[in-house]
Amino acid sequence: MAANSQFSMAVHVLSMLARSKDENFKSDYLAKSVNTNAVVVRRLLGQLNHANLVVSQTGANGGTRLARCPKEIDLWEIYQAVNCGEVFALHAKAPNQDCPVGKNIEAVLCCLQKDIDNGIQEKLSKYTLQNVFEMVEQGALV
Amino acid sequence: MAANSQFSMAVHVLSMLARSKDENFKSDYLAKSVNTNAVVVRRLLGQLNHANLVVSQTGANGGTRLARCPKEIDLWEIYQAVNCGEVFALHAKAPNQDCPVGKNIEAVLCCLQKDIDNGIQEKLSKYTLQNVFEMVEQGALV
DNA sequence: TCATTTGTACCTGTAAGTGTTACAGAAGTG
DNA sequence: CACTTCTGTAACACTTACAGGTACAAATGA
Repeated sequence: MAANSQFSMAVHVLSMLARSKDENFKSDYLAKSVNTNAVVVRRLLGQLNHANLVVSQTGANGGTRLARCPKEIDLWEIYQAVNCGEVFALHAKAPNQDCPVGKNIEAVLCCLQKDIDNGIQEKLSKYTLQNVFEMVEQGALV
Repeated sequence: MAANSQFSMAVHVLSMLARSKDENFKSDYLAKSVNTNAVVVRRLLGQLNHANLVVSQTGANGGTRLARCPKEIDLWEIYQAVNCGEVFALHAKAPNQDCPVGKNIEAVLCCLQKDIDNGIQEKLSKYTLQNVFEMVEQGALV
C-alpha cells in the first residue's frame, strides 16, 4: 500500500501541542520533532485547522495551538481530518456490467467499506488525544 | 490515499470462481469481467495461490479454481493475502529521538495499528466468500 | 508436434506523497 | 513606518507504488 503517514504525523504534532495548551508552536519547531520540513508540517496543520482541531496565527509570535482541550479531541476526528480515502479502494475502472458478478460486486464492496469504516471509528473514538499524550509521557519515564 | 484496489479485485475474482467450484477459469476470461488485463489478474491469482485460496494449472485447459469451498474462505483471509500494509503508515523517517514525544510516539502508534487491525479482522472474518457470492447473486435479480 | 495457458521479467504511464525553495501577507515591536 | 518573524501557499523535483501492457519460457493436453 502507498501508505499514508499523515495520520501518524498528525497524532505526533497534536501530542506536541498538547504539552502546552496555550503556547504558540512554530512549524519549524514541530518539524524538528517530526524530523521533516516546516512546510510539510504547515500543510498538515492546514488540514487540522480546517477540521477545527488547531488554531493558527500568522505574524511575529505566531504559531499554532490546540483549538480544544486534549480530552475533547478523539482520534477518529484526527483520522477523518487527514484521511481522504478508504481502507481499500473500489475498482479503478468499473467492472464489466455485462457480467452478473461485475454488475453487482461494487455495491457489495461499498457496503463492506462502510462496515469496516464503522469498525475503525469504534476503535479510534475510544481514544482521546489526552490518552495518547499520557501514553507518550509514560513511555518517556521507562 | 494511493489506495489499493487489490482487495476489491480479489473479492471480484474469487466470486467469479465461486460460481463453479471445479471449473478452470482462464485469466483472460476473469480479466474481462474485472475489466483489466489478463496479466494483472494472473499476478493477483499468484498472491491468492500463495495464500492457498486458489489452485492454478498451467498448459492447455489450464486455469484457476478455488482451493476450498466458498464457505471455508473468509474475507479476512483474502484481505491478508493481498494487503501488505497497514491502515496508516508510521513515520516515513524516524522522528527526533531527542524529543520526548518523538522518542515514544512510534510505540504508541504501533499499538494503535494493531488495535485497528484487530477491528478490521473482527469485521471481515464475519463474512465468508459464500456470503459475498450470495449477495452478488441476489443483487443480480433486482 | 502444436496449440493453449500460466508465471514472470521488463518497460511504460500515471498518481500521490514528500521535501524544498520562494514569496506574499499578517502581526508584533521599536 | 520600517523591520523582523511567522504562516499560507504556489511551484517544482524526486521517489515510490500501482496499473496496464508486451514478450517469452515452461507446462500441459491433444
